[in-house]
Amino acid sequence: MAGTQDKKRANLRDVAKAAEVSVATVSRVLNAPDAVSPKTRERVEAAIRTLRFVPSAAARAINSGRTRFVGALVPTLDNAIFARFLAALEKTLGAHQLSLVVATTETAPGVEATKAKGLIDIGAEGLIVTGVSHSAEFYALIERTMLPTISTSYYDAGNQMPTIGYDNAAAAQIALTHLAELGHRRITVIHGNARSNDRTQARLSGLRALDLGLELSCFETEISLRGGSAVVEDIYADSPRPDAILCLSDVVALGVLFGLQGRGIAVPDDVSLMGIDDLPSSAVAVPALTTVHLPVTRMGERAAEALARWVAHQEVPGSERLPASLVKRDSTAKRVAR
Amino acid sequence: MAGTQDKKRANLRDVAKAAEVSVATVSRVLNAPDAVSPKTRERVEAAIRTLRFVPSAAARAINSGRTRFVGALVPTLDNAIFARFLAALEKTLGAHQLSLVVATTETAPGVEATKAKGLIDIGAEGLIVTGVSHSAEFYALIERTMLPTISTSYYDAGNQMPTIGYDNAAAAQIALTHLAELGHRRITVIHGNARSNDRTQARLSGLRALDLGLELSCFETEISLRGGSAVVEDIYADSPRPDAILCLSDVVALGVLFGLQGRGIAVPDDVSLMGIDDLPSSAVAVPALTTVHLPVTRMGERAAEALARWVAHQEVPGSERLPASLVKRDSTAKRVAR
DNA sequence: CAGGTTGATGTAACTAGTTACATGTGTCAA
DNA sequence: TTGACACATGTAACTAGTTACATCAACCTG
Repeated sequence: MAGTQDKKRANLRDVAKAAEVSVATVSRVLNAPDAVSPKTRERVEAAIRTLRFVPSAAARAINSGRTRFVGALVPTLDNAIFARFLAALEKTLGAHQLSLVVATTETAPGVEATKAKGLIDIGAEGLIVTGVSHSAEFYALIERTMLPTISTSYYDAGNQMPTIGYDNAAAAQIALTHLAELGHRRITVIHGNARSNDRTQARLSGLRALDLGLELSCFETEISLRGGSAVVEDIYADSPRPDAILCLSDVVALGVLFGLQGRGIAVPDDVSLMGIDDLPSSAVAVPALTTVHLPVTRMGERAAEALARWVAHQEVPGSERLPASLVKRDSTAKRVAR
Repeated sequence: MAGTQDKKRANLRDVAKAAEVSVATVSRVLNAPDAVSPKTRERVEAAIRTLRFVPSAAARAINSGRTRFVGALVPTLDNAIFARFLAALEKTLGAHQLSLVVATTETAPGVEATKAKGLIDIGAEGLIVTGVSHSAEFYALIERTMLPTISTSYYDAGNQMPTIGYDNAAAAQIALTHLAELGHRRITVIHGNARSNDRTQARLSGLRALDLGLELSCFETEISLRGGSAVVEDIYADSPRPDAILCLSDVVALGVLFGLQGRGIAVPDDVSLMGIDDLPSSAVAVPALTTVHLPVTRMGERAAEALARWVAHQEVPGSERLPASLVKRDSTAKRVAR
């Protein structure tokens, strides 16, 4: 049965003794089997099997200086956008023989530095973080350890660490412009907490910077289906009613869609609805959600590539801006006089 | 700037030399600061700062024998059910000072053993896997390395490794019984690929084992919103039409709901619809989906607890069965003669 | 003032691998 | 027969920490 050791784990020396060879030979059997004669190799392999020898990752790491894993800090796993990003990260890192340690920050400001410290303590060779605003402790930690760290989900060429992401302000503007072009004037914007979230902040200031003569009103809610569904009541408690609802993330938009359906409000006939993110659910919803596609899979791949090269060859990557684009589907329509 | 080393990383000896103390003293400053006199400590801390010394995780691990992380192998991150499970795992492991390395198996049979090997190679102290059917290579690997490993999502007391999960057959039966009690006779079952998925297999055999005089027909589709949405066409190409549709997972059920909405088929008036999982989206959908609650958050917590105790105190856990329960919502209703 | 205790620090031997270099053997050509 | 070379293997010194034990000074007690 697993977990029940006879004594303690066998090491290289034990194997060498059992096979009556030197430690170097055992090491060679492990790393360069061709350099060992077949009969010696067989003898060593037999000893490895009988002693249930498993090489120590720590001992290997101490010599190579490489632990072969990096860490990712994301706000949550409950939003599919991060799950998709991590899936792409994990896959691409795997191609570079790197594993991924996942840590969630739960949007609480203090925990990011703590979790980052934890990742460094266990030997992460690099870090992927979300956004560009972090605590002073976090920056001090990265500065002190000089750990390769890439910011994602936020493109900002002037940032002190490389950023691989999209222009959040521009993404929000794409959405708002689309709604304006459809003739909508009174637009309700639904967003998550902006204080703890620089992406939300950037999107909101993108909207404010755009002068299209629109009448914007903002509502804050939890970034979740439930949050989107619940905020509908607030929107319609308010008057006048909006021509269109713009959610700064797709989960919320889908929640709003459900909330509207529950009240018998038709999309897009009574109100246009759109999100930002382009989750798989958005394409399948009825009506299919118009949204702004954020290339999170691409972002995961690019961030993984860049970090892999950084930790392996000390090539510090530059920032990279990934394009966001309008995905016109069925939840937005031209405004008709009502 | 991070990543640009002057020479190479300073080590304990370098710090000791710079602070004119012994290596033991530096080690004490790191691990038991109170055992060092304030003025010596300060001198050492100054040296640590100027040399930008960061202790090597590998060297620490080689002594303690602990790497402080475990691995989790899940089929995918794209299904919220696994994302939620991992979130709970990560959180609870964190309370035990353990980090989580995530690897996805993409349901391909060969990759599980390969990824498990990778996790062991980098030093994972334990493993969390999904389901109880694994390749021979995988079992051989676990057997050989004696790595603490817990199976989840599938309760089976007779399994060779501890299982922490629910009774999949019983969960499916809860769903089918509910539909039967509502008077539905012709029931369409939607499931994912059963060959590569023992949970699906168990659920299907649970359904077959239940003799309620029902007329079951099965459709296989991809486990995703898209898969659920797409299969609706197949269901209604077939005649006769079903009284109820039972999806063996909630993502698929939500997809089917969208598919039905797209065809103008009313739930639950024209057809009852239910799923298994109880995702957050199911409670918010319109109509809210009747489903069978699977306690994945609880499962993550229990699995993390058990694995943490196993790796820290060699306490091999027993299997644990978590209860699945019916969540009656609005997508199922009594059958009326049509 | 001897003897015991406490506190701070150092020495060196551990942990478990990798690897540069040395050594020994066998084959082949001159 | 000897030198050259390849191939297999061993020795010991690395990697970077932790820690048992030794040492030494300062203080307190009888």
